[in-house]
Amino acid sequence: MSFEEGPEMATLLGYQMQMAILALGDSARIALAPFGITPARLAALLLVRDNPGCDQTTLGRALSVNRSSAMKIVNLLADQGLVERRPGRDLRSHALHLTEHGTARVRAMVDTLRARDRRIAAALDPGEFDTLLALLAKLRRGAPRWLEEAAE
Amino acid sequence: MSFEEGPEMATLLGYQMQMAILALGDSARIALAPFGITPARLAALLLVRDNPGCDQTTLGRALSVNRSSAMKIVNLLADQGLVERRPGRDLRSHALHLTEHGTARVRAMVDTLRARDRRIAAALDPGEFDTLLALLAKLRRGAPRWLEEAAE
DNA sequence: TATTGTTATACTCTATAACTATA
DNA sequence: TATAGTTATAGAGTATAACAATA
Repeated sequence: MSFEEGPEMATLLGYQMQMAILALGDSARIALAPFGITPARLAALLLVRDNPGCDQTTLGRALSVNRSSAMKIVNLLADQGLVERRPGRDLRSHALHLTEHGTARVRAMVDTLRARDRRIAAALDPGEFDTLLALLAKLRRGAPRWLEEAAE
Repeated sequence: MSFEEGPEMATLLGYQMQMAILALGDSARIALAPFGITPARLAALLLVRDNPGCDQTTLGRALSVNRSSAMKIVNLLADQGLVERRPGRDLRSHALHLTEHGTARVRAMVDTLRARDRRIAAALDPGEFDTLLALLAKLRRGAPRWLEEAAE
């Protein structure tokens, strides 16, 4: 069976984003599989790397998951020896850090994704890749506003 | 705790897409909640509407899920009276169609999302919204290639 | 009282594998 | 043999609710 998308879907932003990320997400998943890591977990690793000493709850907020889910993610990354829990700012909280091994692995993961990004950029016209990144960032900055409006 | 993203993440396409769709997806979820529908299920409804008489397996492929998952989605939409299974091109397959009720509801859902898209477009400069849509579409067209490369 | 981490439990979405009825 | 639908089962990923330790 052949399949059409229909003109309406082509102009619905959420739908286009969803389908694009689906394709993109699959390729990132494949690229990161040799590291035993998913795109979501790499996001956690990058956030820990760029915010050394952060606690689990804060990490969870940045990933849009709750404390309980954040803990599972940290558990997995700790089991893989990529992240470690050090004593935190008080006796309740942990300070998250990449291990030495984690730092090296993250560097390799990012290199892999950058190589993929270069291939994707090659499929676009010069400058379009940067334009896309800029528009996505702009979109994100506006996001909190729509969420409030949607909740009204 | 405050949190930083780090310059590396800002330029990783997949990460930016993921975070943008996270914000966007939440607002779509909130907007569609009164209809008892998720963004993913609306995608299924739109595909059925634009491809009346399609079968479940083909719908599943378009949504990137397998037969089994496609069936669950169709079951849910059928239970809600939005989609119906009619006799298909042979005795094995069903022909999927929106019900009359489904057609009206989908129209209302799309109107709701269009209103939200207009608010989002207002947060961008004139033309940027269309540019974003065009770049996402271009990205999707290139996607099959990266998937092959990633699998190599 | 509020917060951090933790645990137990449940729900959603998806996949795999096996079965059936057609083709 | 292959295909469409179906079913049972299992695995992620996430959420809620409750608890302990600490603030």
